[in-house]
Amino acid sequence: MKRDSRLSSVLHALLHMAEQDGPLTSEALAQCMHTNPVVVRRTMGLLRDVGIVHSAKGHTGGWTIAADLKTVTLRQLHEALGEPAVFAIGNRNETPECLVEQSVNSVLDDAFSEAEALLLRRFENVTLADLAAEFARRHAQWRTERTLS
Amino acid sequence: MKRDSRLSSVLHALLHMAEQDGPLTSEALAQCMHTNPVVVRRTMGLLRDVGIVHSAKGHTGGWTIAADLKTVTLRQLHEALGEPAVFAIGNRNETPECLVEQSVNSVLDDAFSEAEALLLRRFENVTLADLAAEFARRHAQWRTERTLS
DNA sequence: CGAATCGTAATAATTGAAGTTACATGAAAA
DNA sequence: TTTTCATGTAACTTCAATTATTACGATTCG
Ligand code: FES
Ligand code: FES
Repeated sequence: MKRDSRLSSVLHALLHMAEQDGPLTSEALAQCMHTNPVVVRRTMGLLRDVGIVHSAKGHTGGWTIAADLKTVTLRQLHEALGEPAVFAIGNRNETPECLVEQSVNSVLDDAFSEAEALLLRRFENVTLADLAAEFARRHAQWRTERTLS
Repeated sequence: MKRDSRLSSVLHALLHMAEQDGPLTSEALAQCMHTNPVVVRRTMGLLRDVGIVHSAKGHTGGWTIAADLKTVTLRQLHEALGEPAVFAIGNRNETPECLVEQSVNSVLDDAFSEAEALLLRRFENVTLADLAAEFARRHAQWRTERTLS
């Protein structure tokens, strides 16, 4: 399966929007992340549905952030994207009658549930502001390195 | 993406083999798990490569367990299958030059690494014997329920 | 010998994400 | 008001990865 990279995508887009005053068009975002404007609209549309971003049509239209960076967590974004399946590994049959399969599923599900819970807890503890700070840190370091060389 | 269900598959097969004296043919295993004998051979072949099972050709041939149930962990099976990707969610670009993407990747990778580490630790702590015990438990309960009704 | 069984390569089917095309809708600008 | 720019969406295609199938070769036991 192809891996779902929408979370990564929207984070990239949101960072760009955070560093920009006016709205950014789907076209501009698409170009910057080497994809298609329609894909951007589709994905960002899910964030608009929960109020994280705002979109405007026509001249001077585009996408803007509609929430405080400090209050938006990765978990919220994951949910806005429809809580896609986290794991690429799974059970052969989710609702088996057979006791053998039920035993296997039960043991595997336990492990996967724990790991997923941990992941979501981590997601809750990272905000867009944290991400922006991480970017600022890397940007500053990059400037230092460039100056030194 | 289609989810990789081979771990679930081999566990099912191994439980069957554990409850059986003689060898089981690929044909028999395939029929029981509603799949194709070639798929069984391909997958079980990976376990044979690391000595967990043994295969024999010809009349009276088939698959047998070649290790102590108490010593085989889910982690070993996961490794035998080639350590397939655990997550269905990932970064848009694994080796970006852009600092924005690097920041996003870094934050996401941290979270995913932790979750994967937890999952693998869990896998280390579950043996085939544990799984067989879980099956025995369910089987006993099923017999009780059937008797009562 | 000959039937049963695994080993393996090559190919097709399936599944789900991502990309494309096409056109409708709405808003600002000219 | 007309034109232009932008989003909104549906429909379809492409792409990547797993799983299934077909075909045939190699062994082993009866
Ligand atoms: S199919 Fe139920 S036990 Fe194998
Ligand atoms: S920042 Fe968007 S492409 Fe590098």
